[in-house]
Amino acid sequence: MLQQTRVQTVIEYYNRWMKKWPTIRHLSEASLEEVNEMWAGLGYYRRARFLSEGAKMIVAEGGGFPGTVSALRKVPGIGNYTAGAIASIAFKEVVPVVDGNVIRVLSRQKAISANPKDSLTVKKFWALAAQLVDPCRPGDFNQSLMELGAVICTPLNPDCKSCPVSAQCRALSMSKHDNSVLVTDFPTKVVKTKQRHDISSACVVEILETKDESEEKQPNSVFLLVKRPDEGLLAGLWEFPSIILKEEANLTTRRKATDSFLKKSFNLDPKKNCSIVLREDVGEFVHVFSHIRLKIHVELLILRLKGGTNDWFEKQDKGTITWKCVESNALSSMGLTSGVRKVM
DNA sequence: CATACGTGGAG
DNA sequence: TCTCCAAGTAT
Repeated sequence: MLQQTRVQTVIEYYNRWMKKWPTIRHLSEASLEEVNEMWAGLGYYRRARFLSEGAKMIVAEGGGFPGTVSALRKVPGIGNYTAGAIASIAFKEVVPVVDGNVIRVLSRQKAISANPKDSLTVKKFWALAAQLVDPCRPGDFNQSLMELGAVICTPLNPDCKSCPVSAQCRALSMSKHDNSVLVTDFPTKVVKTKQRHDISSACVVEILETKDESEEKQPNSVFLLVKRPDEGLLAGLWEFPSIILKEEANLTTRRKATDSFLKKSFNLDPKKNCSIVLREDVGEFVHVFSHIRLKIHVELLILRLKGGTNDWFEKQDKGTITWKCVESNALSSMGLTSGVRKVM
């Protein structure tokens, strides 16, 4: 959970998670569907899948929890950093860790101006950290180094006055002798690939159900959710029916595209089997992923089925698309991605 | 080796 | 509003 994610963000998820699955065996018995649900909102959802797969692997092999870096590295989702962290902190193996904090601290300490993403440079950081790690308390040492980066040797305004190792910091020393050098010049900035700009149209489809024993009650309603493909962005997660537009489009054009999608995928056709109770253009917002800037147009579409829900359910093509209908209160309590929650 | 892969807090 | 980046990993 902590990979690329702040502790503050993780805490709530961690506590809920550990309550639901107190042991690795419990987790190994959970479905990916449940795991995704519990992870929803945390991001980088492959981590959840790997965690699930990792738990299954460890339980299946029956050898207990892997206790060395080399054994840990075989578990999906555990890379160099996590293996080093677990091995040193939990099992006192004398191995280093290199995360974003460590890279920042070491690149300043040694005034390393090479691209910190470059694989040769990364190796250098690992070698440096390995050389430094305290053989008596590797876990404490590693956490100290990361904490130094998190609290004092911070990205923007490092507190060099409070730094316990400022005396040996090459970046600080350089900055004192050369006005053109700043401690924050290290690590050097990496040019990142620019975000793709996508445009989509999401349609919140609410289907009114008329009860047979109609006792003047409010009709129940359900919302249509679609499961995303098992690979790629937000893999296997639920969302409101949505389509990616090739270019910016006006409401009429968007509705045409949405209608076609709803007809093809769900056999929802106002000309045949349903009537539109309400259709409203809700507005738009921008949702930002790590590598995509997605503008989402949102519509609310309230329908009433002519033949009743059961008829419609049975006529669905179960093969092409995975979908489900959920009631309003189930919807608000279910795990949804951040973007889907904004749409809602 | 470069890129895909979320989300949110801080300045 | 924009930039930066967080206890990274897999492909």
